[in-house]
Amino acid sequence: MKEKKRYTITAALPYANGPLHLGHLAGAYLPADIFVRYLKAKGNDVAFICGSDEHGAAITLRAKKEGCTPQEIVDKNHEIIKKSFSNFGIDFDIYHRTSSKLHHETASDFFKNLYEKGSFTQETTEQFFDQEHQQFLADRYVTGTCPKCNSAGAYGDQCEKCGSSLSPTDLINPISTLSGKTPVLKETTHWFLPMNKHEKWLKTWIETGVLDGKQQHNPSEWRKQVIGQCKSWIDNGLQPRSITRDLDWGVKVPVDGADGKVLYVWFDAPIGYISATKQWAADNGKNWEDYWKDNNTQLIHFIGKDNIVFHGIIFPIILKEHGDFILPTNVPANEFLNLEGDKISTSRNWAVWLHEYLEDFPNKQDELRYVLTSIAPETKDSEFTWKDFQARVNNELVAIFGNFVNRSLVLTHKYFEGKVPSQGTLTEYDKEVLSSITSTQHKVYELIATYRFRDAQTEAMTLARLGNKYLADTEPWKLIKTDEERVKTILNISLQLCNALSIIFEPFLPYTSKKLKGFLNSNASELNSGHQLNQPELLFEKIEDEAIEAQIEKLKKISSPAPSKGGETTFPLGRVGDGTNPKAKPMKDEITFDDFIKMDIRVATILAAEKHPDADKLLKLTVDTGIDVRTVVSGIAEHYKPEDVVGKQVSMLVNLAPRKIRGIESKGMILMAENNEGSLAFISPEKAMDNGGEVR
RNA sequence: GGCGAGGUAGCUCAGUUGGUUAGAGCGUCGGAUUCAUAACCCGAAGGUCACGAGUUCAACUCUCGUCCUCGCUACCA
Repeated sequence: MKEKKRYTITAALPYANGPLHLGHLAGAYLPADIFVRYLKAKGNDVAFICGSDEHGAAITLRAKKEGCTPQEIVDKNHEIIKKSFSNFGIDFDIYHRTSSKLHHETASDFFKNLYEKGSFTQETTEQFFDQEHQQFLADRYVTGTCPKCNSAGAYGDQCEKCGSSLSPTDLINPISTLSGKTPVLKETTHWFLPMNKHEKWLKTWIETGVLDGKQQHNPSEWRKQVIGQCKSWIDNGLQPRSITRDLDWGVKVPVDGADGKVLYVWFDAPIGYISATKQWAADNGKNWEDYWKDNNTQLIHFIGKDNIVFHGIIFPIILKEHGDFILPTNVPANEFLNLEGDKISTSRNWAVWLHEYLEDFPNKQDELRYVLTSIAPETKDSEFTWKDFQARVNNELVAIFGNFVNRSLVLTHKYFEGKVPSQGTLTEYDKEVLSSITSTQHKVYELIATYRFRDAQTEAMTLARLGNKYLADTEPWKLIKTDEERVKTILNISLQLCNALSIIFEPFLPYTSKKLKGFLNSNASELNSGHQLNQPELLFEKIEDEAIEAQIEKLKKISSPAPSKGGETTFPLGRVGDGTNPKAKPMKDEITFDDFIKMDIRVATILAAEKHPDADKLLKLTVDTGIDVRTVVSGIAEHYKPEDVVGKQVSMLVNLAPRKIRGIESKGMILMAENNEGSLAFISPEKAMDNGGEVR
């Protein structure tokens, strides 16, 4: 494939619903930034595009909860996120936002274009409708009991407890979050993208890289997991997807009779890349179409693995359907970053937030960049631990890179008043070391070009290693007593290495690069003899054990419920938010005693238990309710083994209407308590009771 | 259960189209050194490449099966 010169690089639009954590940075933004810095260093024409994704029901809900407008929510988060990026040196050409006028116009035009082409189908379906507020409820506006894990408070699109995606009508006991009442089903019309029509060309494109009969990209350069997941979707048959929603926060559907409808976020958000590019082009005297409609432009999307389908299938369909637009030449998706042995979870607060990191480690953004690149989840999930962070900073950045620079500069100041000494006759060794500068740079750039950022950074570090070895081998501190001319050459070469490091490390460690160029007092690709250096400081500082222990402590403390203090006998009562468990679900609406006594809850004993033959999460239980012996199917298989539950006395709702679950009729429901982490416990009488005893 | 991606030295990870003694960094142990943030430099130990079959002259690399991890997906009255 011929070398292309223009690039449009996008990084996933962060959802403006909260701040950023380590996983975000490692997954998409850092690799994108490294790639862009490399491209720019090579003189390519690059547009590095990102922005806040500010629509969607999750944001309107949050606004409601916090008693402010959606705009206020996204304004606040947009600033926090934008600041995190700029603090960490993620150097977007534009960081735009989807709430902007330009984006609304762009997304709206896009929809209209496809609508007029007949790219969509229209379907009327039943959706929940809040009669009191006279409006349809977006998925997020309906809560209820999750049909999968039974936890209360699941949203209509997703249960945050068990992570399964849902449809609002799946919810048990659905409640409108607007009025708190049970919504009714009412017909509404929405537009769908018939993805099934695009299977054929997508399959060819994903598998071979051929689009419209032309080789568009080389699939062997795509990561396995990206091709694998896209193929998996295509081979299983694509379904039409609804691309509009009944909601008042978002891009209005630009069609008559679509009042109260907006574009669904995943249709609207990727178009945000385009509107951001338009804004950037307008601000900088460029033509945005060069970056989206020219076959000589490479479009590359940096994302996390949760976004593969949108960028590998859905957005390409939209772009191709529109026509004129180029399709991505690559979608380098990273896997996930785990944290101290657990997956990162914002709801459990098991995360390291970027803005908090900088408070605890001021001016250490490159240290984090370095470590996150070293452990980047490029081919599989990887793990961040604070201990590892400390080790990599201390043993690599400080001991190898910082130390070499410091040695070179200190010796030069000591022997030559901080002036770059001249090169004399070069030995074979000198020549080898000098030539390794260019060979290292080539290797590093080649690795970056193939999205192997981790290897690229390691390669860069070997040049600093070589520097240390060079000094150890040539021992200028000894030679200075006998052969000052030789020492001049040695230090000249050492300083050239330092200078090269400042250039080669720039994509990875921009702050350090700048700092080092400051020490060297140079921006040039080589240092001339006689050039005056500045007084150096330390490039990196060691991270002490205490700082690391404090982080580990912090993580454990904030993520687990506060322990109750001994001796304390009274608790503040009544005020919301004063509870001992801040993560407890809010109380449901008040009911009457009559409502309550409709439920017939009894003590029952589990007589037998076996795994449901056709399901992973279900146990088939035989229970003695005192009234009868019956079968109950319960979703507890991930928490209890069959042999562990036999003989247990439990509480059971016995007059619940029977229902077939995965082929087995279940009569009743075993009551379970759930804690913050989603683990379950039986509600058992504290002493043995008669089966059939009422629970009141 | 289905589909996808993984399971390689104590740790974090590389291993391209199957080919001599399986690699890197860190950690460990030993040595050398003192210009340097007790840092650097040299050397060594350490792996039945998850497990079991099969194809092959030859398999970490291909095929099948089993187990485990992660993601998507189905079941949680």
